[in-house]
Amino acid sequence: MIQLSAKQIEIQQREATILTEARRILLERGYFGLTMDRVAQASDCPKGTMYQRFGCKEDLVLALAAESLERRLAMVARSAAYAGMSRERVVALGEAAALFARLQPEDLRILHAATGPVRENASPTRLDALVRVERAVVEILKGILEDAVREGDLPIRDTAVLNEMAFGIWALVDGSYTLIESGATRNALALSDPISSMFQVFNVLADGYGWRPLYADHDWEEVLANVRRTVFPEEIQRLRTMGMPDTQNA
Amino acid sequence: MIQLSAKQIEIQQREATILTEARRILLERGYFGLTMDRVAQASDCPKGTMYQRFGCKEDLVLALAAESLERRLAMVARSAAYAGMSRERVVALGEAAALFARLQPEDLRILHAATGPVRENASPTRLDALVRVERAVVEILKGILEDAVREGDLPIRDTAVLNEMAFGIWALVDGSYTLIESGATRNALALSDPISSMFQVFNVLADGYGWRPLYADHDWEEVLANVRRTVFPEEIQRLRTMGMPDTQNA
DNA sequence: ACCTGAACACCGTTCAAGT
DNA sequence: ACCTGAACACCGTTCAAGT
Repeated sequence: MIQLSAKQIEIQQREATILTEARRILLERGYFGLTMDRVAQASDCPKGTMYQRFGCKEDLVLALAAESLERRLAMVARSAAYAGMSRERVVALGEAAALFARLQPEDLRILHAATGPVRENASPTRLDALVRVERAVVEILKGILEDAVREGDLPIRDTAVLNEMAFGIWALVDGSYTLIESGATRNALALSDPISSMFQVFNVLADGYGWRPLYADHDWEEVLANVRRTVFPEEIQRLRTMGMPDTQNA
Repeated sequence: MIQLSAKQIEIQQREATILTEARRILLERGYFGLTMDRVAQASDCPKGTMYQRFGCKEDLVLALAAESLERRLAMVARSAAYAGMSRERVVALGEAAALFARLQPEDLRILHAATGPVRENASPTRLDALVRVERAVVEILKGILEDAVREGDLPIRDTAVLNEMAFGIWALVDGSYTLIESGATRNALALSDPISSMFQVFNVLADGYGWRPLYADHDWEEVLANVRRTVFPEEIQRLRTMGMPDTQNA
């Protein structure tokens, strides 16, 4: 760690306060209820000073999204440490994303707010920072796919096809969350548990690519239980405390 | 057709002008360059009158998106008429979406603009109108899946699983377009042709569900050529005129 | 040189005045 | 009763004045 001057620490604390307050306001009053004035007042920061850190409203929202994405990345990274076969590890990764969605719905809302034309007005630097975190998640996924090939469980030789597969999985997950967020799963389709549906579709896809062990040849319920016990005991506890069911998936 | 009074026609024409101008401004100057003032002036419509038709800026944008989506629906609906096996028809549907993306990139941009927090401020009525068109596209997809089961080409009995499959395909397509739009396919992954990647992933998924004829058992290039010749001759011609390659996919 | 909040520009929305 | 555009409220952004 680099030693920071008292002033630098104060600046950093001020930035943290701005982000905390902005997050609260965004969640309480929605995107259109989030105003720079309100944030400035709530975080006791002069507007001029705020604009030194966040060049525009959109930059502020993207910074919030980067924080949320960072939290998701942290959970996904933890899941990658699960000791098991490659396809088991991808189940762990999926469970990380699912737990994130259930434990941190507010973060999902923040991520949604940083979507669409909002990005048009953001500074390239901010946008890049956000994209970099997004990429980190995909890198972990790609790492698992590469491991799968190396360990002889995934019969794909061509790197291009492997990239394609990573793209497909990512698109499936991203699209699923978008459809869930938009309420399409409740309206157009009649899905009781879309997250679990997403897992099912993923399993068909993984089987299609011949990723061993195949869905029918393995006790995935047990894998999931193991992942939960060893990687996410705290999160599962929190889920129970919140009075939410902890079954589903697999 | 119901007979419209001269006044009603005038109102409808005025609305059409507003939408045309709004579309032009949105495409030329981006979401933040689109202002109600500019639209009013360009379409020679008093602001007060404009607000009678479109309650807020977001309603206007959603109306534009509904138009774009309607155009996509029209192409998809045409594809559904392709006479062939169910899995051939879904290829036709996919080609409709792909042609739309290539011939109407501006419509894709409009659809993107109607995404994210923008929807927060829209009126429920407008939002509902948009969602209804979205649903119509999925209904066509679901129809093909049901045909596939009925014709004995898709071994799925459970309606819930069929819904799941429709959800998976929709999520895959939606997610793919989102990732392409965000530039993630160029940055995080190195895909030369994401749309074709999406098709490949779809084929693996369809194979995974045992949808016959399987990918390896059929000449899909020929099916695609047929679809283009019989359903989209004009569009292919336009693609050639624009000097774009017309291969890919399958 | 850095900070700041009052002032500015602009934009979405409304409503009082007009027909 | 309907139309309208001037006026309003508000919000993002800046910069002149202050320290």
